[in-house]
Amino acid sequence: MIYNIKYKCNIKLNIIIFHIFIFLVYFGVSMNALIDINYDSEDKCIYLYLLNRILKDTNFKPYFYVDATIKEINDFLNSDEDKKNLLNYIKDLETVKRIIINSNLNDLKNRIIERNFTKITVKYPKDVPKLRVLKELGEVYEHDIPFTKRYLIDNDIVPTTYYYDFEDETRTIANNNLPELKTISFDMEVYCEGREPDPEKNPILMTSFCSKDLKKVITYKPFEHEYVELVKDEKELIKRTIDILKDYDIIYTYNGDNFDFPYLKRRAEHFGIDVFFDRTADKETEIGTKTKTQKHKQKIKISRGGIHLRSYIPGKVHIDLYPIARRTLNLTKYKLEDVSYELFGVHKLEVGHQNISNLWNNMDKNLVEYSFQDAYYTYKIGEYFLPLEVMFSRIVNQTLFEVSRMGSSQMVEYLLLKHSFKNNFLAPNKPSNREYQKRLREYYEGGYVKEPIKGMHENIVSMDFRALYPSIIISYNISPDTIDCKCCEDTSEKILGHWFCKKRTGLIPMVLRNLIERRKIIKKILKEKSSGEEINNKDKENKNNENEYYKLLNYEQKSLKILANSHYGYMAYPRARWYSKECAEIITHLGRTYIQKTIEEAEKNGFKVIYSDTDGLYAVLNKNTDKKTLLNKTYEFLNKINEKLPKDMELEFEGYYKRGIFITKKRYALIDENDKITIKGLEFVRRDWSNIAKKTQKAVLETLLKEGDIEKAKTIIRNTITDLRNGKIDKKDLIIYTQLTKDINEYKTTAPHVEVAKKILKKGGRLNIGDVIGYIIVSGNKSISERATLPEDAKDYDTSYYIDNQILPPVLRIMESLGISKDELRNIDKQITLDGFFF
DNA sequence: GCGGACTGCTTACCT
DNA sequence: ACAGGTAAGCAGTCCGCG
Repeated sequence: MIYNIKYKCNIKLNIIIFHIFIFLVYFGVSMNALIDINYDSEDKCIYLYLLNRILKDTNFKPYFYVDATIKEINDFLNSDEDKKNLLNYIKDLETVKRIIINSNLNDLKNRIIERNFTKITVKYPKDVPKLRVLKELGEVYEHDIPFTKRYLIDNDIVPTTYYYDFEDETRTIANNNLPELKTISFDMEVYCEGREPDPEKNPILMTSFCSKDLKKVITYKPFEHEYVELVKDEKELIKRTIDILKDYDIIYTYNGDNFDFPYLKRRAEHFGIDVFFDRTADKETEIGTKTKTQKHKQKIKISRGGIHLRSYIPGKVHIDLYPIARRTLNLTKYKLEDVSYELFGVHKLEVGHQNISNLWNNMDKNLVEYSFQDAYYTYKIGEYFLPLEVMFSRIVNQTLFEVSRMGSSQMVEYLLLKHSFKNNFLAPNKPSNREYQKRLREYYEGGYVKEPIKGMHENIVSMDFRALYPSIIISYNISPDTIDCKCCEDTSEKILGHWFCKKRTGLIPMVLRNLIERRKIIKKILKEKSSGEEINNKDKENKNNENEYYKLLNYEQKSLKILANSHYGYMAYPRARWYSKECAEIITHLGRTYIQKTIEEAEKNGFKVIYSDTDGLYAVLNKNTDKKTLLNKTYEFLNKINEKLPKDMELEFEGYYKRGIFITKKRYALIDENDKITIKGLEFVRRDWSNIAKKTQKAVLETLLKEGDIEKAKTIIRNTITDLRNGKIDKKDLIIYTQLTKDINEYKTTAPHVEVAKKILKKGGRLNIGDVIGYIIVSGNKSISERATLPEDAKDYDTSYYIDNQILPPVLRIMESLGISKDELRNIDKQITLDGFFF
C-alpha cells in the first residue's frame, strides 16, 4: 500500500517536473546531463560534455596520497638535484586524515585505522607517475585512478542523468528519464580479396548509417538503391562520413573498436584528412565564469586496452556492441547476424567477406542492401542494449563509454571506489605482479553439489536461496574492512577461525545493502504496477510515459541484480583492490552450511532431495502425493526454514515440474505443467556439439519427458542414424563450434579447433583470441584433429564419427540413466545395420 | 606388440 | 581479465597380458 501511494506521487511528480522543465527551457535554463568527460592535455583542462554544451573545468587537479609526513617528503625531494626537479610538479602538500584497511590478518592491530597521510596535489595528470618514486618513503595510494574517473567520483556527478541545473553546485537530479540522446549506427565495407584488408592498400567502399530519421549508404559508385548518397571518391566518402557522425551523441558499431574506426582513421590519414568530430552547435562554457571560448576539437583516439583496441571520440559515446553481446548473450557464435537473429528472430542478408570485392566490381546493389542492413541491425541492437548500459553508468558512476567496456569486476571496483571516497577511506592498491601471482595460487572450496539420484522423477519442486552469497555477506557483515577486527575479537562467533565487526557496517555489505534495498523498492513498484494494470484506465499519452518509466525501472532492477551478484566473485578475483580470499572462503563455507542444513531439514520433513547445487535443491515427496499436497507441504517447509534464517536470507519457491531426468551433477532436464522444457548442462546447451547431435538429444528428451516412451526415443535415434548414413543431413547441422581461448602457439596439445585455426591462418585469415571456430570432421583414417575441416572446404563427412562420437553418446547417457542396459542400447545400432543390409 | 585404462589439457557448462 | 565445481572429448601414455 505504501508503495502504491508512492508510485502515484511519482507520476504526479513527473508531470509537475515536466512543467517546470518547460518553464526552465522557456527562460533559458535547462536540465542537462553529462554524456562524456575528457581531459585535454593540450588545453590542460577537463571538458565535461553535456547534451548540447561543453563545460570546461580548469580548477580540479590530480592528486594522490603518500604514507609520509610533509617534512619527510620535502627532505626527500631536496636530498639531491634530480629529485629537486620533482618539486616543480607539486602544486600542494596537505596533511589529511584518512581511514586505511590493514589487510594483514596476522597483524592483530585494528582492522581499520584512521590516521594522517599526505595528500599531494599536482598540476597535470602526467605528473603523478613521475612522483611515484615517493614510494621509497612510504606506501603511495590512489595514484592510478584515471583523472576523469577521479573527477566523477570526487564531484559526485552521475553520468547520463538529468540535473535541473548542471552548473549549479548543488546539482540536483531532475528525473529518472533516459537523456534525449541522438543515436546513430555506423558500418563500413572495405575492399578485400579473401585476406584481411590492409588499410594501406584496400579502400573503403561504402559507409552506412541508421538512426531514427536517417537511412543512408554513402559510396562513390552509382549503385541503384534508394539509400545511396553518391560522392566523388573515397576521400569525399571519408569526409562526408565524419560530417554525418559529428551531429550525434551516441555512435553504435559492431566491432568498431577493433575494425571500423581504426580503419577509418588510417584511411583518413592516408588522404591527409583530420578525424575531428566537433559538433557544429557546440558551445564551450567555463564553469563558474560562463564565458564562451573557442570551438573545441574532438579528435578520435585509438588506444590499446589489454589485447583489444578502444576507439574513443571525446564528447561522444562510441558503443561497440560486439563486446556487449559477447558478455550479455549466450550464443554459439557472435557475428552481427547471430546476434540480430537471437534478439529479433530475423535473418539478415549475408554476403560473406570474400564476396564483397566481387559485388563491388559487378556493381551488385546487394552490396548496398547488405551494408545498410548491417547498419540497421547494429542500430536496433544498440537501442536494445542502451538502457541497461545507462543504468550501469548511473549506478557505477562512470561514463557510458567506459562502463560499456567494463567487465563486472571493474564495475564493482568503481562502485567501491566511489563509496570508499565518500567514507573517507583510502582505496587499497591493485596487487603487484608478485602479489597477483601469489593470489592466483590461493585455492578455496566453493559451493556444495549433491550427487543426483539418477533417472526419471515425477512431481518435483525446486526451492532456492534468493541471492545466497549477497545475503550472506550482508547478514554476517563480511568485508575486508570488518574481518577479524580487534574490537569484536572476544564477543563474535568464529567462522573458520575468523569473525566480523558488529559495531560498524563494512564497505561491501554497505554497498550491497544499497543495491539490494533499491532493487526491492523497484521490484515492489513493478509488482504493484502489473497487478493494477487492468484497473488503471488513463489516457494514452500518460500511459506511454508510464510504460517508459516502468521499462527503465526494470532495466535498473536488472543492473542492480547483476552488480549485487558480482561482489562475491570480486573479492576472490586476484586483481581486485578489495581482494580477500578469507572473506570469499567464509561466504562459500556459510553457503555450504546453509544448503546442507536445508537438505537435512527437507529430508526430516519427508522430502527426498534428488539433487542440489550451491543455493538450491530439487525434491519430491512420497510416490503418490498429488500436486496440491506437495505444494502445501513445500510452502509449509519454506515458512519453517525462513523463520530460522537470518532476516536478510530467504529460501524461495522456485517451481513445480511434472517430470525431470537427472543424469549427473550439473546435467539434467525438466518439464513443467505447460510442457516447457528446461535443459541444463547437457550437450543440447553446449556450443561444442554438432546441431544434429543436439537436435537428436532434444527430441529424445522431449519424448521421454512428455510421453515417457522409451521405444519412441529409440526410433528417433535410429532414424537419425539412418539419415546420417544416407547423407541426408544438412552440412550446417554437422558443424562443431569451439572457441579459441588463447594464442594458437600456447596450446600444449593438438585439438580439432586448433588445427582448423592453423588452416585459417595459412589461408591468410586473421584470428583473435575469443573467436569461435566452426569445423566438420571429414572421412579418412587420420586423427580427428587432422580431419577437422573448415565447413566451406569439407567435401564429405565421417559418418561413423558423427554416429559414434556425436549422436550416440549424448542420447545413450540419457537412456542409461533410465536404467536401460548397455546390451539393449547396442541393439539400436545393430538393427540399423540390418536395415541397411536389407535395403 | 596390443588394446583398454588412465592422465593431462581443454572447453563449456552450472550455481 | 568475477569465483569454484563439474562432465566430457581428444591425444598421448601407461600398463597388464602373454
